Amino acid sequence: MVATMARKTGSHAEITGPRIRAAALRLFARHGYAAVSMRQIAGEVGVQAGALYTYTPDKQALLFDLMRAHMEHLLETWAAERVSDGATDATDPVARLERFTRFHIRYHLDRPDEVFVSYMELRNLEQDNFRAIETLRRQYENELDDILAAGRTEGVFELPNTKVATRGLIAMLTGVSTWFRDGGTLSRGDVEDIYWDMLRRSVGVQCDDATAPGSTGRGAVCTSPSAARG
Amino acid sequence: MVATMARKTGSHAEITGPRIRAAALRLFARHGYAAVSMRQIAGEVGVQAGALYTYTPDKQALLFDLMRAHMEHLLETWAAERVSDGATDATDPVARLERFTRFHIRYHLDRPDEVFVSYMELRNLEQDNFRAIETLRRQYENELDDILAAGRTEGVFELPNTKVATRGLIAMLTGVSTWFRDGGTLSRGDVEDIYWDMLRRSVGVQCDDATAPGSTGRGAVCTSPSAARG
DNA sequence: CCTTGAATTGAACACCCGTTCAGTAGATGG
DNA sequence: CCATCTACTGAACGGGTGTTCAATTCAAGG
Repeated sequence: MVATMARKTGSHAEITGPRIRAAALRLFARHGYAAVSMRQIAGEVGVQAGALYTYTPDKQALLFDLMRAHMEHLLETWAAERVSDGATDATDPVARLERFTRFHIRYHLDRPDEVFVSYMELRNLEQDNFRAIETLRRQYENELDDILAAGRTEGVFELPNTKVATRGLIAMLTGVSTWFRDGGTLSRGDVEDIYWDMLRRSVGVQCDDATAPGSTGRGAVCTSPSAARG
Repeated sequence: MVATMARKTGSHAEITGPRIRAAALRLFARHGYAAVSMRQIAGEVGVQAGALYTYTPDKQALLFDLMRAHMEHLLETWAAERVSDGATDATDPVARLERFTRFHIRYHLDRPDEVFVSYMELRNLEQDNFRAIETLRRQYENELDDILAAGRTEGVFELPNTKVATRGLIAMLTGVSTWFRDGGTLSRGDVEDIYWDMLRRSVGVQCDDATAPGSTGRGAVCTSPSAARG
């Protein structure tokens, strides 16, 4: 209705909504969707249970919205990252793969709760919601599969099966968030280096000394992560 | 109604006990520990909820026993597998690693429910129970870590960090059970071959043509899994 | 000022939870 | 044939569940 936006009677709508989502995310991650009650979520926000229904039609929608938001943000963030600077990167499969690897680790370590919920609570989604999340997940997997397929076509990667490799590698990378904690002996950069080293090798990319005779100039530039040895 | 009231009683203890555990495992895997009620489990078995308490002190113990049984059986089965025939295998890290890889995949594909419950329901364990399972899990991880460490000491594996590699590789291997289904294009053997190929490369073991000049005779014997290409 | 209307309360609804336990059915040992 | 034992029933307990809704609160618009 007409001109002036922000017709805020009442007041806390723009605050309470996000706070509910944040509390739900935290609690779902810690205790699991089924084990968390609407009253617990409300209590965390400092509101009665009935108030939650101003912001979500029901508990299931609350879970689904959190998971969809996470998957969509993941896809958007990667879409932005993959095209940011570097026209060379866009065509070199090794560089693309390294970029994906480091992006995935960084993104997932920054959002442990979202990650945890998004792959632990799949079975608590109703059928339609499950299918929607699965579609988004498949889209993300295809991003990696495309890189692997391109690299194999160019003869840079050696892979018996890119679909299986995609699933295996994503499982490996996502697993980081189950054990990594800030403040340990390894920094996030160390972890990125270690995983990239393993992942690189797993698809058949050698460490390439560009000055060596017979260098194809296509291998990975390998730094030795001395701090990460162990 | 009179006939149904006459319930079979007597010495069905040895039947009902395992049936309860089987039903609980199935339901926990499908819907999650918190989402499954004792009445559902009882219904699956065909008894009243109260009857479950002849076989378990409470719901938590039911979950814990399932998880502990799974972890202990995993360790026992691997302990038997690792020493079965082949004194050469016991000293060759590549052979040991291949054996572990194929064992892990096979074992986990055979027990999807146990696997699912054992790593999805960790957060529903009470503190003491959690610690007990964590100990068993760490024991299993150490089995792989030992192999990797031995291989690196012998100069066969190239790894920046065996602890991180262990976690990464186990996450990759365990992930198989989230997507593999019998009756697809890939057989279990195909999957074993593909994963072994990737895993082998990831720790720096080359495919070794024993007849080639400069062969160390220590690389992996690589069969090309033609059926598994894709 | 008064009206408006969104944000929130608090009680209620119908149902489900894990667990306990007195009572019972039925096979078994004497 | 009876006493015993054990697996099991069925009802009950206190409390928690997701969700609804009339009533209330209270900042802002006119």
